[in-house]
Amino acid sequence: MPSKSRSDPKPAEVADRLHSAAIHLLRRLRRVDEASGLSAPKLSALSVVVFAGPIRLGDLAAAEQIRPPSMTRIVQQLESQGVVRREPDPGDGRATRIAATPKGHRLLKQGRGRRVNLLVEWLGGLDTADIHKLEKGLVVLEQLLKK
Amino acid sequence: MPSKSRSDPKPAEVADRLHSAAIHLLRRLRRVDEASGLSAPKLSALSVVVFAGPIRLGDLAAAEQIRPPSMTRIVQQLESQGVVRREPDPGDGRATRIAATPKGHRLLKQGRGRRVNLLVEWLGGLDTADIHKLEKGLVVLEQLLKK
DNA sequence: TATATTTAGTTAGCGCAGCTAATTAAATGG
DNA sequence: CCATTTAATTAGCTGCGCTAACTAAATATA
Repeated sequence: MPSKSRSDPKPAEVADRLHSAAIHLLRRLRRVDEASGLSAPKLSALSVVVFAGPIRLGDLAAAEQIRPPSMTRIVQQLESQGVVRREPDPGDGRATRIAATPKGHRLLKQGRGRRVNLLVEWLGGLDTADIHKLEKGLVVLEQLLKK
Repeated sequence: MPSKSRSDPKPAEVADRLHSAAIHLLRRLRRVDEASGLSAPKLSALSVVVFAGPIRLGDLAAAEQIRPPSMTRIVQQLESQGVVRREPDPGDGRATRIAATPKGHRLLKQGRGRRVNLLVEWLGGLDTADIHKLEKGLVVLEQLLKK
């Protein structure tokens, strides 16, 4: 069992640091992800489409926690880049379903490769234990974000 | 999909999840922070100014990892809201130094309080062990971002 | 010393991503 | 059959990142 921290972290401090870390992480990843031609929000949306299969626009917006009009624009751009396509919803004439094209699958894979390369570079000086710590913190964060 | 922390997490997966978590965290915090009249980037910059004392614009931009023109605009808005002021750099006529006003200190404190309240709400279902995990992951992340 | 170069910051102008309000078209219900 | 609700889009706003080009001050050099 790994040693516990000596004192309980103050929520105020954790909140601040989490906020700051998220901002700086995204500012960095932005540059890497640019190489794919897809911004962070587009990559994130594409990831959901690839993973969650054909999905309605409204559901995709909800999953990404943005409003439908914002998702409409993102999908339009993804479509014009040929990484997703729209198909009519079989059971509902108002809705469209968003699906990833083969190019979309390929592009996401490549983008992931780039981030991994960067991360591997970053992780250069870290040992396995630190990676585990990072992953465990991530699990907690993901739980928080699900609610 | 989270992996078991038993096995070594794949960097590819960790990279993806970190990316996604950062995006979703910021989208949420954005709404909370709006109440302070300061966006996430402004709060982040103000935090550096409050913490690192009077600081030159270029250094502030570097600390925030954005370009000087972007920081110029942020500082202008912070100034017009009365939370920072500019003073001439004693030793360099080209440079200005950015300092936080009392109002700036106060506002940052209030904003922190709001985020803490939100976090406390989020943390409602979590135990101390989870908070520790989150904090430890954060330490690792912060190390990565320092480089 | 006088001129050239470098450096700090700003201005101008672009693109992307969020939002709300209003619109269109399809589904649903009285 | 018409009224209401729902899915998505369009229009238009704001904020924040960027590069390119400019001004002014500091520094280096002939």
